[in-house]
Amino acid sequence: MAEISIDDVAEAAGVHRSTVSRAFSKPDAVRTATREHVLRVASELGYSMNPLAQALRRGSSNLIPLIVPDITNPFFAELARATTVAAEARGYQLMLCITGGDMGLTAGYLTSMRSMYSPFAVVAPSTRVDLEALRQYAFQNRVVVLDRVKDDPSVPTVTVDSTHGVDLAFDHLLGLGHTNIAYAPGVVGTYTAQDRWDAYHHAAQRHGITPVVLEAAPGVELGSGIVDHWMREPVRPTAVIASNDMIAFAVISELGTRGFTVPAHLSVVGFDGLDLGAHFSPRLTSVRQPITDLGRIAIELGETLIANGPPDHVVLEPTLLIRSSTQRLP
Amino acid sequence: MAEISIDDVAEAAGVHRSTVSRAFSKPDAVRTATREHVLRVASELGYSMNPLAQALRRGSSNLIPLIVPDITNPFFAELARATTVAAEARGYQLMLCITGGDMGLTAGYLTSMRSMYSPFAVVAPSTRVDLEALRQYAFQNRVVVLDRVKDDPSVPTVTVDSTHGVDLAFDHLLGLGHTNIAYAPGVVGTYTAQDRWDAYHHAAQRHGITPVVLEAAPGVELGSGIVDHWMREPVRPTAVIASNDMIAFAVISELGTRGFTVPAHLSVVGFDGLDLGAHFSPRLTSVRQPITDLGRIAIELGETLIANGPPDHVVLEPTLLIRSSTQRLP
DNA sequence: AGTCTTTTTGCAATCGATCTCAGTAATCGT
DNA sequence: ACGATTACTGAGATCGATTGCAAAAAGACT
Repeated sequence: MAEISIDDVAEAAGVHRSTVSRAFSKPDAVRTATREHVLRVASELGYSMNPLAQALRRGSSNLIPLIVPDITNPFFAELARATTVAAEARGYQLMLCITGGDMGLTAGYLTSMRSMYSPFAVVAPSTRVDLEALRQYAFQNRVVVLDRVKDDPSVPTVTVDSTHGVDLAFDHLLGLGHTNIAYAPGVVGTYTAQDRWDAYHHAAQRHGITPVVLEAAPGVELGSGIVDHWMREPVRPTAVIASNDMIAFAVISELGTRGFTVPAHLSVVGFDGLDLGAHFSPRLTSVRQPITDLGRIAIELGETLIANGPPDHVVLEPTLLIRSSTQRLP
Repeated sequence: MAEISIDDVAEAAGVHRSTVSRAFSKPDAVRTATREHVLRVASELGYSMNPLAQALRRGSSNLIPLIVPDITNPFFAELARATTVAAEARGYQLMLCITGGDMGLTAGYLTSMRSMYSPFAVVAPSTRVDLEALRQYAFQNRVVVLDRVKDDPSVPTVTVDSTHGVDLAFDHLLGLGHTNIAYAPGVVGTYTAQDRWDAYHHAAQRHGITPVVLEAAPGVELGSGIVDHWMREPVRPTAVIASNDMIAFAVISELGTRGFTVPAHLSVVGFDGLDLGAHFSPRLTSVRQPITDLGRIAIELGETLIANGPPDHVVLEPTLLIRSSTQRLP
């Protein structure tokens, strides 16, 4: 079953292959009657254009790399889903690139995208090193980043307003009577992580609360490190804002193994609003990032990029998802 | 910055482009001295072959589709990671295809893989409908499936021994003194799901235990449906084996909101052994599937497939991951 | 050194589209 | 109905590689 090519269709329709090409790629450069005839013959033959040949000739493909550090992190998984959906709606095919946080790999993917004629790439960076290095590869004008890139307005970005997110969490906890509210950072390194950290300090200061940052000792597993730190506090915080949902999960899990209960002993607010949180125990209260929008807008920014539009910097607003991991202070 | 092509390298090295091609693609069809010279010139120019042009001419690319129903399901995420790593180690580039369980989409991806000249595809099906339909598309000889395909030995498969897995869970619970052991099926539809279900009944029968299948009423959310069912049992099971980790999570979460504690009120064993389970609350005891091996072997089977090797059917053995969601019956 | 193999290398067609340029057909105005 | 425009269509080069075949170079052998 030999593949049918454009020439087969041309022959069957009694026209030249360039006409077939036009019938598909630039419909109004061909007479309506001809177009319909060609398209009908084509569909009878079950023909569809070969994207590779197209890309080679056009110098532009529909393959767009999605570069994430770790797909098993549910945040990136949800992001991948959202981006895939948005990409497909526009005729792109996503290529999943997992870097494991390795900058060399990221660079490798970025260079290989040239040979794939990718119109642009979407990068969800794991560390700021990645970000700074992006410009090294002269792709800054072909990359959409899901984090802000310091001082480089030339690369389009989509981010979520961390400050607002943290405020949301604060207000919620404050409203519940908490006044000793700690912050549990995860792996730092991205601007996003830094933003949340800063936002926590500002919010604490604004509300006259002494900031308590529950960092894990180096080398020890995040969850237990954070809980260690919490237990050592002279006056234990009654609530904690985690820098992301995975940290919140780890903390709650660790508290459980040590005999503490959430939210009875500690109210926990996550940050991400993963679907998974709805099936955690307890159901996780969290600052919800509009992940679907993140993905969609990333693709849209990519499109304006290839249309030589200006590099935009979209900031999305988070919302608060109140579930069961926080409670009123008795 | 025009891309450098094979002709540029050829000119710079003073040879014909066919020699450059051979230097890269069939190293021993060219004299050693020539090859080294060409390769050196190429690397000085920062040249690398264009995979698209290559694919077009060879009629075979390095793009392999990984078709999963839902990447936000951590099982598929871990699978995607494993498969990506294995694929890349062999020079393939994975394309992530998310079907959302839609058979039409699956078929679409499968047909589009032809035009991408994919050597083979890896499919993690969501329902058995998918499986049966695979052969419709005449790709059965180019697809590796992560589930068995009934009565069709012509498509290579990798699976995990469900029976053994369920036995492991049973033995563990039995050893803990449980005798009223229920089963919580998830969404059924795959052969794997069916296998686990059957395995549960066999194991129950073998140990003289009355099987209790905690199905959710149609239309109600899985977690709460299962717990509803459990609460209605005249004599409540003291342990439950979930058909996968996500179900286990949902059940535990739901139990929590109703005031029950795991493992105090109910011992729960999951099935998958996700990394996430280690950070659940309580840490989830689970039958661990060797996901890394699943991914690797899928790629290997694909390779033997394109080498016209026989379609293999690999069955992997699960192990038991004992954490904290099960406890001895008082 | 001369002839015969065996390697190496070059030539040119080819994979499946796109696109510019030129030629042909259709449309318009009078 | 005829020439001038404008709209379609066809020819053929091209994108960046691969490959069968033929020519040239290198070795082998007498």
